[in-house]
Amino acid sequence: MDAAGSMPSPQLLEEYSQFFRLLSEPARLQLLCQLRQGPMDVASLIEATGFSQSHISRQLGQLQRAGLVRCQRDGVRTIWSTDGDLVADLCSLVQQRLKQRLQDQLKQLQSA
Amino acid sequence: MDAAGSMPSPQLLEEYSQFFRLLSEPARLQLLCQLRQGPMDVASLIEATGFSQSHISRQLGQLQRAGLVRCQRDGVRTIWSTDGDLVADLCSLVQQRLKQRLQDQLKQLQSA
DNA sequence: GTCCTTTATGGCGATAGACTCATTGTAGCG
DNA sequence: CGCTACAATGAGTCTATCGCCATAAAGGAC
Repeated sequence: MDAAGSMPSPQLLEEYSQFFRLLSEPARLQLLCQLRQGPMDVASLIEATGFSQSHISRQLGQLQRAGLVRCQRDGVRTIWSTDGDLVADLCSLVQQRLKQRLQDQLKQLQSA
Repeated sequence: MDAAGSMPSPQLLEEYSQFFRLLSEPARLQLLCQLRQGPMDVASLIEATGFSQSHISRQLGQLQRAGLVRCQRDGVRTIWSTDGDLVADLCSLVQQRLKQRLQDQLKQLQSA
């Protein structure tokens, strides 16, 4: 077993980074978290986030192209939704890391 | 049980996105993957990636501030290393998603 | 000390992408 | 048809950051 794994191809690296780039914007992350609470229309997202209508529409468009959100028209409204635990899982892993890092820094200060 | 989880605070969202932003650059991701093969000095990283010396130095600096890489001076050389499976785990999750998405698209084409 | 090698950093142009305003498109109601 | 409400898009500004060049800093050899 090679614990280090193998080197991903340039194409794969590019896809990884494109995906992570989607999550690198607080606005998009917030929209994703908001939609995880349940499907919402744009007006509700404006209410919940305070972002402008056009901004939300653009960010949702990007997330949709990546398959992270879906939309379904209800008359004149557009109901957006998300499913799957991928983003939550990713955030959970990162959170563990952040927590551990703070704990380490705390330990350093205490032992100093 | 609330399957949707709770809404992260703005500060936490900001930290998440900052972390993902680090991984949103192919160069940094490549450096991380390269270092997972084992500790290397900058010259070896130049050789392996083709990036300029200053570029590598800057990206490593960012990764270091986030605690994703460490460095250790060996005389005039600087040996960089990384540990932990966080990045590999994150990439693995994303890879599963990418694969599943392609499979779904393939299925759509076949059934059409 | 002077040199050489290796790495880090300041400065700068170019580029990507967020964000806004205004406009266009789309669906319902009279 | 016009009118209203909602969502998507074109055009533009602005900020952040990539990536390069040149230079500085740090460590060894002499």
